[in-house]
Amino acid sequence: MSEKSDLPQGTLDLLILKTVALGPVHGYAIAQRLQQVSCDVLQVPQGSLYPALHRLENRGFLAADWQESETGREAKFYRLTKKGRAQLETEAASWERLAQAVGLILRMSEGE
Amino acid sequence: MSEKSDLPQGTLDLLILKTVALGPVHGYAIAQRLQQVSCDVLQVPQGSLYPALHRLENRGFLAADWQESETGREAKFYRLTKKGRAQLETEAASWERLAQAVGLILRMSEGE
DNA sequence: ACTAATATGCAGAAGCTCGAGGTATGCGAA
DNA sequence: TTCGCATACCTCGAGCTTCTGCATATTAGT
Repeated sequence: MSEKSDLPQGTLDLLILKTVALGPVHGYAIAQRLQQVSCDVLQVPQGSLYPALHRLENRGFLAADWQESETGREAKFYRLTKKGRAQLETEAASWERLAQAVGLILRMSEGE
Repeated sequence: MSEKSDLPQGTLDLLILKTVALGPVHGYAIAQRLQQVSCDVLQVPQGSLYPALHRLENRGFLAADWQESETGREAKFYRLTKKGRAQLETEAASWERLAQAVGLILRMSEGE
């Protein structure tokens, strides 16, 4: 049985922002990218991905336009806005702090 | 403005399980403990804490009984069940994988 | 009396997941 | 060649879980 972890709320936004930050991509490619780079640890179902993209677009973190993809099909390419770049930094910092705190707790023993 | 990060969904369970694993405690103390150990990064409001505790108890990961706390008041002391200990290990491993994957992505650059 | 410690419950919002539906392109088979 | 299926790509809606805030209650210590 595959050990796929559900994404904790909020984490997906961060991952998407980061992926888009590397260059314009369409939604479908984002999911593949994440799955590939994470060695299959992160699996993003479409039902999670697209709502997240629309959310981020509504909030002004992403902008999108239709272009032709590598395969000839029309696809919605997303890119980061200025606001999105700021948001990415905020969320990345937030994640770092959180990860560090949780790490601390997990390694905590009866000592303290 | 305080930089407190909301806990991503699911993370709270893990933190609670870990805290309880170190010895029986009551709910109120768990929140304090987490806040203190994490240098105020993690703040657990009561509205998040108690539902989580009940959840974990219903699922058989925690067991509870009333005892007198240090201050003389009655308090519900939680301890880990066998099932809870297994769950803790599962979730801890899950977190490690997730944290590593996200870390990877955050450090990803145009190179790949 | 007032505050701190400790617990419960509910209402609301946000996010994740599933599943169903829709279009276009390309490829293999009849 | 033409049918059909697979793949790439997007949208929407319902349902569930979880987080959070706020209100409420009890007992202990000052």
